[in-house]
Amino acid sequence: MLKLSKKADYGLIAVRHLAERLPSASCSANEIARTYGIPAELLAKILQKLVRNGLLVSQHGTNGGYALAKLPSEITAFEVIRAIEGPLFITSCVTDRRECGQMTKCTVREPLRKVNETLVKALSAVTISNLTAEDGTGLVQIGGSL
Amino acid sequence: MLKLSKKADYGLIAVRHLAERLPSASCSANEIARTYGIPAELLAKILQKLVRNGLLVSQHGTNGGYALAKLPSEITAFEVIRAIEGPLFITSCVTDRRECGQMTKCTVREPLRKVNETLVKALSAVTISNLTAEDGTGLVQIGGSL
DNA sequence: CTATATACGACCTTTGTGGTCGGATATAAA
DNA sequence: TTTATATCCGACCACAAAGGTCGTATATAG
Repeated sequence: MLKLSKKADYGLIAVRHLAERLPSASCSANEIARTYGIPAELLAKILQKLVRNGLLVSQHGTNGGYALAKLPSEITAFEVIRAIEGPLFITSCVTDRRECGQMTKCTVREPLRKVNETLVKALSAVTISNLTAEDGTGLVQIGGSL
Repeated sequence: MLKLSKKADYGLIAVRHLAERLPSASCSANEIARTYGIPAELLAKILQKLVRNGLLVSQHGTNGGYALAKLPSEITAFEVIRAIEGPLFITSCVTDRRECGQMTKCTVREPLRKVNETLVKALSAVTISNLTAEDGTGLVQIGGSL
């Protein structure tokens, strides 16, 4: 129904949480999960994905945890969402380079691809620092790009 | 995974098909389904939803079928999608006026609401006449609104 | 009266999401 | 070196949603 998954929400919340613990004070998955009432094992898997995609760095062992790999202003909501949900396509008939078999003459696809680009740009304009309470500029930025 | 459902795709394809059969030459669900390889019963239910939402008009009996209720330039992709998929929310923790229980201090929500508005505006800028092969202005319009 | 068509609800199958579990590895501290 | 605390990673499961099917009622042109 064209909405973000809970996993993406959890990921954004966690990344924002880490952004407020700057600089690079690591934070365990359990700690974040407890703070927001998110299932710990599920959040852990999400954070591991973000590590694999280079958005977070992790530290094993006691006093270990996760930290941002870049500045909050250099991480976008789009990056987080794509790392968790995979490539972003608004049309259901296209998957990366996979054509939809049934309808060859699908003129609907191209205009929607443009809408998709708009969405990607809107999500890319939102940085993690825009998500923090101290920074309200994100709202203005997005509003201005309409 | 943040993509339109197949039903929404089917709906857009069907509406675009009807737009090319102007003016108000009705077209049966079976005929459209055969043309694009869409399951007939499924497409019928989709078109019935569009009728209920005032986007199409229907005619029972022999030589009956569906036709646009308005001009192609007066029907937007957003209207079609919303009629089929219901209210459009990009965040998973909000459903119309339903708050998400677990996390009260969810600062992630508000910036994403702005992204949601951007998406709605982009979809609203695409009219059905923009989807037809004869009209390429839709692409320019959307591109210009970026 | 019959063929064709919409209208609509029940149902089923498949897929995806959210969540859980178990075990392996790494590391700081006792 | 042992222990507690972490990340890591795959397998698994329950539940919901999506895609699709079926049966039946109703309307209408011929």
